[in-house]
Amino acid sequence: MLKTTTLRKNYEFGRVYQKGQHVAARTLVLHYFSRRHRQLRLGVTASRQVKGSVARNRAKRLLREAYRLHEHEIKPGYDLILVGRAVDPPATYWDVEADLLRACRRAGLLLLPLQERGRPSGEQKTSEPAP
RNA sequence: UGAGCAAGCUGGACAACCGCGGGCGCAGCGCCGAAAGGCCGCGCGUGAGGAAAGUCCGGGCUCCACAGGGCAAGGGUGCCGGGUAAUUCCCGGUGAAGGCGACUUCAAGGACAGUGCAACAGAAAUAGACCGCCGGUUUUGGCCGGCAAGGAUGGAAAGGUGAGGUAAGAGCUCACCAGCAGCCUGGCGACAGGCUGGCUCUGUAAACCCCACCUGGAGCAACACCGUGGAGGGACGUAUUGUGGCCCGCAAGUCCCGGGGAGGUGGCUGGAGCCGUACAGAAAUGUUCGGCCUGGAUAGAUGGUUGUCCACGACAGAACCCGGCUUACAGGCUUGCUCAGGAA
Repeated sequence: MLKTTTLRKNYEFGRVYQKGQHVAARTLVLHYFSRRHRQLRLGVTASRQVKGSVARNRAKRLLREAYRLHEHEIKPGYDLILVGRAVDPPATYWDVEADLLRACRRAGLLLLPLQERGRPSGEQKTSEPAP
């Protein structure tokens, strides 16, 4: 597998924000911009609402980890930016992973149609503390 | 045992799998490159804090400025001695205040340099007669004079307590205490103790202020180098090229100044360093010897999942580096001491 290449410069971020489209979920916002027949690139950041560097680092790490484990399922040829949002109970990895897959499916970025091949353990975790 | 005081330490543990930054090593000769080397791969070790935070002080470091002196401005700097690179920090002491005590707390120079303020209450706030006490007088209403003891107000009322004294009183006189001044003794000193003297002088300087002391400015986005490089200005015009018959001139050219936006490298971590040891010291701390190398990112590395355990995990993330201060913080541990009760 290729190593994840990251967006680095400010103009790269600005291009995705301005020219790209975005999809929001509860724990994150996905910005994406087609770059036609190149590899997938990722930028990770945290929203202004996330206070404190510890919380910001935590949000970005979860986003990076979720992306890392699902990079091979996403269509190549895009620049992606994942923005972590502030959530009142702190988000777990499973929340972030589920939101990431949901956002990618709504944006049409998944290679497979995602018909119930999502993680069964994730469903358990999210449905357990509801009552 | 309970309550408490002080000092210090710690800040989930273990395992498996999958990842990240940087370091060292290795081989492949897979990719890029003229090469040096880089990318990819594998392995080994390593990788956030006690506050990394607030940016409040003190320094190192870098650039700019700089004859000397004075003024201004700023400074919560302000008892004494020591420590330190330095401090407003630390240690020890003095004084004051609080606590039964262990101990804690402290903007702790100056109020005869000047100015201001002291609300309300109260008769009166550096100033006094409301009630009261005493004497005189009286037309029985009061009037005149003396008095700061008592009442009352207040944060503060003219040193305090007692005795003498007196018409009643008062440092008016005396004793002790407090304060003030001088001298002597002890101490490096802040001060402490003693003696003598005169006889009592309000508080507030975290009010202005005065005195002493300190202070050049900006900060790693400093700064240095490489690369990129659009205008514009000045000088030369000797040699070369173009225009031209030739000269001047113009343009190219050479040199200097200047310089808008992308970037990259260094600075960048070995340091007032950490651990142990011995010595000096009451302690902060210093010195000797030995050992160790322990983050360096740049959209910014320490993570994710699972399992087991327990006291069920607080505050919180390096961005040039140190020393301090302040603030936030779930719990846990150690040592010394005090008080109370009990037992022996």
